[in-house]
Amino acid sequence: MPELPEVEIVTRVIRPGLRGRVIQGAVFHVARQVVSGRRTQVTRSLIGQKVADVRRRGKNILVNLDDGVLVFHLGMTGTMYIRARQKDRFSHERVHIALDNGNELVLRDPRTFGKIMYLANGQRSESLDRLGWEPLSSHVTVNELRQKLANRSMGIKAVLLDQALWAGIGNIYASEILWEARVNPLKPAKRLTVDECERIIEAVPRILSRALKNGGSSIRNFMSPDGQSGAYQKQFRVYDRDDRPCVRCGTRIIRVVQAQRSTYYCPKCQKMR
DNA sequence: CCTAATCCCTGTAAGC
DNA sequence: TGCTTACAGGGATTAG
Repeated sequence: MPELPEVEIVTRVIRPGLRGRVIQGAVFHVARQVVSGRRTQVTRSLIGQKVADVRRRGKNILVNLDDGVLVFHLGMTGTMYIRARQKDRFSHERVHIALDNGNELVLRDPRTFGKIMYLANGQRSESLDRLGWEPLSSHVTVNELRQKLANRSMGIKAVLLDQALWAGIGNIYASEILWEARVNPLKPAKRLTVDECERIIEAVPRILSRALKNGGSSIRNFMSPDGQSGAYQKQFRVYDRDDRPCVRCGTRIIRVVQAQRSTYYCPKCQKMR
């Protein structure tokens, strides 16, 4: 679920409820999800701090505090919401952060692949430092892209999943972007032509901003802690559409496994050339 | 530096 | 219907 558009939506939804609030308590139910040290230590650091702002970097949600930043990564199944503090919990709630206005911030994450990290001011994180371009705000030139792809022999789709290139692209949108750009996902990244690179540079923000716009229309359902069902209207061009006709040319979409992940593409629109 | 494989965990859908 | 299996949108780690 959570690639850049979904993470951006979560960020926007929780931001107004967090800004200016003071943290009164924090409970991390699954120890291994906290990657920056001991849970008790993180909780101690958080209590009393005021939230300055909430931002997104790649697929990470950054809660900026007076003395540091609390980072959430939603993994495969995570989502976050704010609600009035309550005793009874929905299932799969892994983090509760009590706020000074009676509300609480919740991380719900059935599969527990999400991660939480606290960085004191000045502290660096390798995983954050490694992140690449922001798809919606960086202006990338063909030369910059070609340079980054120069010694990558993997198929371009697998390379798009590398967060050090563009940060925030995941498995779904990687396929969608390459369909939009008419580039074969299996083509070795270093063999891409200038034209193909240009088309990818255009497709990345176009696909992600469109997804964001559409995802935004189903925020309420998307955010609901209990009901993901049927909320997220799919309008993918290729993802999960194997054996169905390409909306551009009618050819059957095919699915292949690439780097242990599903890849979908139109064999006619996205020729290797 | 790069690549491929494995693992973390649980819910859901498909298959028998 | 009920049990079993395959698979899922992320990414860190390990071995080569």
